[in-house]
Amino acid sequence: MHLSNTSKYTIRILAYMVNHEDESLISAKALSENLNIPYKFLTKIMTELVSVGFIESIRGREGGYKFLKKASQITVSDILALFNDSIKDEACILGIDSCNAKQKCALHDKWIKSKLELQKMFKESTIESIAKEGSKI
Amino acid sequence: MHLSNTSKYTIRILAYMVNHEDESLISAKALSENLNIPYKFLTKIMTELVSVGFIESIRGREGGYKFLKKASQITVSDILALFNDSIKDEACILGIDSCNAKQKCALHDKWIKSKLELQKMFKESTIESIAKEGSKI
DNA sequence: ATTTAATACTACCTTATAGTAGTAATTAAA
DNA sequence: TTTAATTACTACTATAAGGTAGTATTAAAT
Repeated sequence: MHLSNTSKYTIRILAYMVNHEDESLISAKALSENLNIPYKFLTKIMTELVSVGFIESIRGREGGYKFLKKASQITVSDILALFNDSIKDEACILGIDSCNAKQKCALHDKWIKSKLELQKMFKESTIESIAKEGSKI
Repeated sequence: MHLSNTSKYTIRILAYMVNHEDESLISAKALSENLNIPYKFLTKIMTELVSVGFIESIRGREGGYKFLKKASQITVSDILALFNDSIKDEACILGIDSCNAKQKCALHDKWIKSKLELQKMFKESTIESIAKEGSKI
């Protein structure tokens, strides 16, 4: 029961970028060093974030990254969806395909409650809003 | 954000066993066929469940498994702990070692709320109680 | 005694995630 | 125009989880 490293890193990267938007461009090197994320792994993530349009990249010397989409319009939920890390609506917590409201698995009712709250929490957490709450990113 | 297959399988296996305790012994073959869990993978799990004392095994022809510990005293939380699948108290959802109440990560407060509810739910879910709730196991 | 049906053990294969390495492409500064 | 600093691309390695295969061991039934 946890998030993938890729999701964790992405949340931290984007939150950090919000808190340093004044610097206009932020390089992979700076992100890697300040967030303690392996450089090569980070650049792979950044390229993905560029390709889905969350950020844009400026190549070459003095290049770096900046937001393309507004940080207030990117949620933790969006990030989890991107890396296939979401709690899917249909998915049974015990992995039973035929589990539904009529034919319930043993954890069905209890899980639905928790699931809805978690999904709500992830959906309400915009990068903009959470970046301000964290002193440690 | 999901449970490991091993945890999912174990919850289903033990819940199934509760609902068939009258049969006194249940074989790996029967479990594998009725729960649609790969036989060899299942036997590996069973051996582990024996070794931690949740169930006991009777070897040889006509053998099988039965509960050693009471199903009312085994929780989903216990199972997750066994397979290293728990939501740990200390663990930061963003994987930041130094995250704590004073130096918070961006999701700290929101996650603590959800985490406590999830942990409570898993702890309150005994195998005995959930087995009765599920029509599909 | 032999056969059969069961669990236990050892070793391997497969897949996805995490992470690393090297090089190409780009662009501003020197 | 060369160099340096940057992102992008391709390909590989490491690790853990999930799953498979074969054989040994056990014990009741025949």
